[in-house]
Amino acid sequence: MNGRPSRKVVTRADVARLAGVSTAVVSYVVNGGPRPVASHTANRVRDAIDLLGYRPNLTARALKLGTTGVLGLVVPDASNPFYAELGMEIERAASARGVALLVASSNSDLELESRLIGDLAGRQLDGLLVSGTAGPPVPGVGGVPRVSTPMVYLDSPVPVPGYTTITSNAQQGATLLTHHLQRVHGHRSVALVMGTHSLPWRDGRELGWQLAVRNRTAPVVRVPFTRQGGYEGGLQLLSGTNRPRAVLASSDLQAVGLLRAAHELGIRVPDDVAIVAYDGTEEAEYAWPPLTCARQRIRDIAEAAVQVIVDRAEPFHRVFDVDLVIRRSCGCTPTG
Amino acid sequence: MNGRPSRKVVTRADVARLAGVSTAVVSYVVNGGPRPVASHTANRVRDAIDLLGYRPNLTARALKLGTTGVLGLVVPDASNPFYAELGMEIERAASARGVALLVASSNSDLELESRLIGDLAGRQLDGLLVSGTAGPPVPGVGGVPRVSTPMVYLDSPVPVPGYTTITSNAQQGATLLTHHLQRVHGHRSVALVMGTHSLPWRDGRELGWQLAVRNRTAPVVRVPFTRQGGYEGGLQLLSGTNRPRAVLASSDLQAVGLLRAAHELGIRVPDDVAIVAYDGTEEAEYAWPPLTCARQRIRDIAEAAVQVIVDRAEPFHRVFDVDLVIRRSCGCTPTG
DNA sequence: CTGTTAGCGCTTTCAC
DNA sequence: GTGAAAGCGCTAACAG
Repeated sequence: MNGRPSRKVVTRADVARLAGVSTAVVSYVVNGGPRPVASHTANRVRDAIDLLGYRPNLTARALKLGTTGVLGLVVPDASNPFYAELGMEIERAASARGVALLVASSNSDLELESRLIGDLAGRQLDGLLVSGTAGPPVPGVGGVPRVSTPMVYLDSPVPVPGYTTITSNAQQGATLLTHHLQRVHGHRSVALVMGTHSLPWRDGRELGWQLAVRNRTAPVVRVPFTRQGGYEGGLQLLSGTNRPRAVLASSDLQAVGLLRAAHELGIRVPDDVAIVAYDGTEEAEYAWPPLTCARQRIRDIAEAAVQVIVDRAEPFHRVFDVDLVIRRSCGCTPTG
Repeated sequence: MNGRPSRKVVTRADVARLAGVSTAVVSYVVNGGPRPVASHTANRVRDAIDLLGYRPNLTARALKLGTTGVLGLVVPDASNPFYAELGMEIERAASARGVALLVASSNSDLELESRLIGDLAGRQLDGLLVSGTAGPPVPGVGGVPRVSTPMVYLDSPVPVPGYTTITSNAQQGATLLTHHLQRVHGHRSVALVMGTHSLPWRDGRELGWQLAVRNRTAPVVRVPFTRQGGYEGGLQLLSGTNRPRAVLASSDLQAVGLLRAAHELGIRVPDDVAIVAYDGTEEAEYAWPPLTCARQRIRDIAEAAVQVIVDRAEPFHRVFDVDLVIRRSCGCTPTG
């Protein structure tokens, strides 16, 4: 009395026997090839399949074919709404092509990340999409196991030879946001709440912001990419004596924390401080006030990542522009 | 020049050859059994493995063993923060036991849900955890394919013979929340923003609320389980002439939408309306004002679900209590 | 302690 | 149009 098979599982041989054909023929009808089958024979086979409730064993198929129809996704934090949305779009894109998605969280832990890559590679996945915690984990470099699975790096602004790299134009986004604050709302100084990480390059968001603020001095606070991080950064930034009148958060999550800090301190947004954020998840739309942000084209990224694996395309490097979406947290009053 | 294998992939036979042993011995050292191996032989084998960069083919292993070490999770909407958190906890629990997690979204579509169950079952997963869109999709019933994979139903308040069913005590949660509004804050009437779905039973949240409000009349509005749904429900509920002074939302997402509606209408929370919600995701904690809610024990649920599969335990039915977490949206002023 | 080997369920070449 | 059979990489009897 449990959920496991009562009668033993039916195999292709059972179907063949019942239909009075060879196992090869069953294969031909299941896969629609590679050899033709007389239609009445095919019907007998289909009847047998239905009758027995036969389902092909994809493991065996994968062993034979050397391809599993499964993609792996490794992200630093699957509960982060940005990665949740990304994961969902990837799953959608994969599913549309008949491939399944296996997910794993590295918890921003480099060692775990390496271990996951090794583990997943052993599962003969058709490809691995990874958003590395400290840049692209290249096989054979720095403790990352040598694996031969095709990989695509989801957050690498720099190309990696032999691999596909996809990223959003973070610098453009930060510049767009900062310029909006400066030119539309006349802010002279724009503070930055920046995430902490250990990327081997200058974060595009920071760069974009820096380019926009030029050499005007402006406060920067560095906190984790979490709501709590943003909250603490916000407390720090907003409770000082000369508090900024505008701030750019490097992620939605941080902006949400920032907003909470402002509210608790009785600081009005956008009247007292304008806040804008990079990412553009749905959560930002429903924050109060709704956040003006630079939105990543998540669906396009997902689509491109899945496609390069499924179509076995040549590796490429692609950076997607982001879209400025104006809401109220910057001081604008969009209609609707 | 691409990410795929340049030198062909190394198999157990290569290792055996290099180490000068049989393939069986390689198996013994890789798996630590079932037969003992002389330590110097084992070392030779390990050296060969390292040298060649050998990784066991888990597909072949799965075919032989009849077990893949992969769990499947199907949820209605993977980008819903509740399911995102649940997925993450399930992945954590699974990962701790060396099993991987495959995810799929049914988009609340019954037909797709059935298809996914069939597809995933064909992949020989060790188990399937499903949060059904319209109750537990029992194999062989109502278009759900007959599969023999063990399943656990993640949102079934009713037991299903032969399967494990796990759920949160939604009724208790709703009652707790409603009583809090009534007894602590003295609200005579508590409105309900209820999600729309097609469960074959009375939703526990609605039931718990109903029990608590007794036969006092109170407005109910039914909208989708989304931020937008909550927003629209909120507009409807709060812009009328005699607007409720207290409302219970059946999910965090809806409460967040509700909050936005209140803010837009210039209605103060909790001064003008108290709002409480069922779910307890992190997003609720960072809403403004922070939402008082009934929190599901997501980690316990995840742990239990994974364990019953991995340990091949007998099916059971288990309902987890929820925890009342008091924040400010109800009118309380918790310290800290 | 180590080696030989059958076979997991499937695909596909090759023969008929 | 159909069937026989090899073999994907691995495990675990069983034999030495």
